[in-house]
Amino acid sequence: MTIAEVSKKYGLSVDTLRYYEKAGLIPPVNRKENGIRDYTEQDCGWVEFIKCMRAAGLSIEVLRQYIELYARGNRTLQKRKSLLVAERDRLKERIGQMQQTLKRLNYKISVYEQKITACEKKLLK
Amino acid sequence: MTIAEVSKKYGLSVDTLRYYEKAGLIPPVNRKENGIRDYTEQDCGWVEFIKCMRAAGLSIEVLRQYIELYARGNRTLQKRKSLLVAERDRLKERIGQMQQTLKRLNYKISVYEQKITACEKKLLK
DNA sequence: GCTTGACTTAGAGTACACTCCAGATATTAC
DNA sequence: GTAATATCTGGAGTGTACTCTAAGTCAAGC
Repeated sequence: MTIAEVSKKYGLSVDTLRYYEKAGLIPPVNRKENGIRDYTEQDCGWVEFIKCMRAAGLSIEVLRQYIELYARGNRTLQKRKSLLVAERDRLKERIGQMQQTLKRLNYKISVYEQKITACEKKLLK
Repeated sequence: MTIAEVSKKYGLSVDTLRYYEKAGLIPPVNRKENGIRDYTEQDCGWVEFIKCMRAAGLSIEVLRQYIELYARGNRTLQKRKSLLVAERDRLKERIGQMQQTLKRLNYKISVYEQKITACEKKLLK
């Protein structure tokens, strides 16, 4: 799979795909003899994983660390798990906060609806 | 209330408080004769609101627009509501995505737990 | 009266995450 | 064979949201 195809498939720019690889968010991508990237299924899996984690707000740095640990093999299992647990907890926290804010926005919107209805009635009088 | 007190109360730096005001995220703060900010209860309310919205990921620009509409008074009620509805929908979307990712992380962590247990057993053999 | 410390401003600097550019090379279409 | 298109690299540029600096003002304590 070419970089353009992967770009289209996941909705990430080719620049971003190269950036992620260079930054170590994705293990080095398979190349053809001429040096051109040829993404395997596994490469695509990593792209999808990183896209998902980035969308949830995990930082470039923490994902880079995770891939680094992954590259160091089985003896980093515990460390990788700890990293994921820490990020999971942070994510949970953020979601909780955002749900509070969602409620608040919903309430605010309902208040606006009442105000707008009140204003319309005034105009009809 | 001085800027230092508000900073402490809401956990925002004094720089950030001044930045928010300058950027129009908060209506101009009350001043003493000598030009020093003297936050009223209402000013604090705005700070708290903006802090909450920022934490949920609403952009500086959209909050600036909201405050601008607010400053223009009653005839912007409908526009303000539309803005809040749009942001509420975006927030909902983000929360949904993050909840998916939370599930995925939890699953990944459980897989790590299994792998780690398996590794320990091997070592004990 | 003078130092200390909190406040003021405008504007420069920083961190993060891309995004774009220039110049080179390679493949495809005609 | 040559023009167009896609890829490559290193490195510069951009947008967002702060964060810091410099230079100045003011009130309180010694």
